[in-house]
Amino acid sequence: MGRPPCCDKSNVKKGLWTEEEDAKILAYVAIHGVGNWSLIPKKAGLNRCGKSCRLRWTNYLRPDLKHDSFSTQEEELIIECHRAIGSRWSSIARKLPGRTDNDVKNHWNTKLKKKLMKMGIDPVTHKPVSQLLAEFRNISGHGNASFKTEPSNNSILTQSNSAWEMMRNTTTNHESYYTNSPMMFTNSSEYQTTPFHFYSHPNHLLNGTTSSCSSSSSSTSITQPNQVPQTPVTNFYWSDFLLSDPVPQVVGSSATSDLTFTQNENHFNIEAEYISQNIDSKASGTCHSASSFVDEILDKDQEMLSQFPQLLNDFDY
DNA sequence: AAGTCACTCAACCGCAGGACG
DNA sequence: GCGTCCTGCGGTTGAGTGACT
Repeated sequence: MGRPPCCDKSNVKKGLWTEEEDAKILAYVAIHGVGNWSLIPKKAGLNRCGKSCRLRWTNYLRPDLKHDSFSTQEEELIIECHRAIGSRWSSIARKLPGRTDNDVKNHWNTKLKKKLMKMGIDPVTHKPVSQLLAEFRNISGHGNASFKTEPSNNSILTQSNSAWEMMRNTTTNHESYYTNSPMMFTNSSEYQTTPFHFYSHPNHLLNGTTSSCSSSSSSTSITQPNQVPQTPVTNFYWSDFLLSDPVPQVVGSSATSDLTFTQNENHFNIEAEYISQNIDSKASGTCHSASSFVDEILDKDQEMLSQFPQLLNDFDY
């Protein structure tokens, strides 16, 4: 016997929230604070699932949330955190005041992942795609085999699934993908420098993207209607929905905008420390004794291309 | 102008874990 | 230890919107 549903799904409203519904939640939380979300819909006069109310509050209505577009510094931090701990969005979001896990996750999926792909960096492993392909060749023992078929299930590419999917899905025109991935497929000076800035100088990552990357990002962020909260055209305010029902105030919550949100800081501090250690070690070159991380990858790429001059011709998806 | 495509992001879903009786 | 409830989390979906043809 499975768990009963949290509410009667057939009788609750779903979909986008109206300003009136938002106002009711704001009014309720202003008086009683957050807590026991399963009771809030009834007490606030909402025909919504409690879970939905909590999500609306957490992701949109909380007074400490930012609603503007992500800054370059925030994007860099997201990428670095993702490289260190993967898709643990809530942990990453805690490093970004005013951002929610949903914000971070959406931004990653819609913007940052594509930026990395265009730079020839696998967004799951954060390794250069060319390096992944080389590792795949080593693991599969197909040093001279061409990629006529998909990698086997135990290959590195299918483990991450990203590099392979990237080449299959990000563009329907293979040529355009190759030309957009200077790390792998061109001999230009850009190949030597641009993509690897990430590894040595994370702060330069997003400033140093190609024009196509930055333009697509900046242009969309300007035109996105949801990025900046639109001034509501409304005839009422949330305070109009303040309830007189004297429900006991939730312990530990405040009735004003300075509500606090307890978090498991210890756990994340460990993660943050791990991240900073990684950054520090990279910056100081302690990961690699003789040369920098960047140099090592560059060397590996050059080595691979020299060993497999037919690499470009071998791909046929 | 109309239709189609691509993108964004708010919201939903299912699962896991913690608290509590 | 067990069952229930609540909350948090990550993955996914789909409505809305702008760009393109």
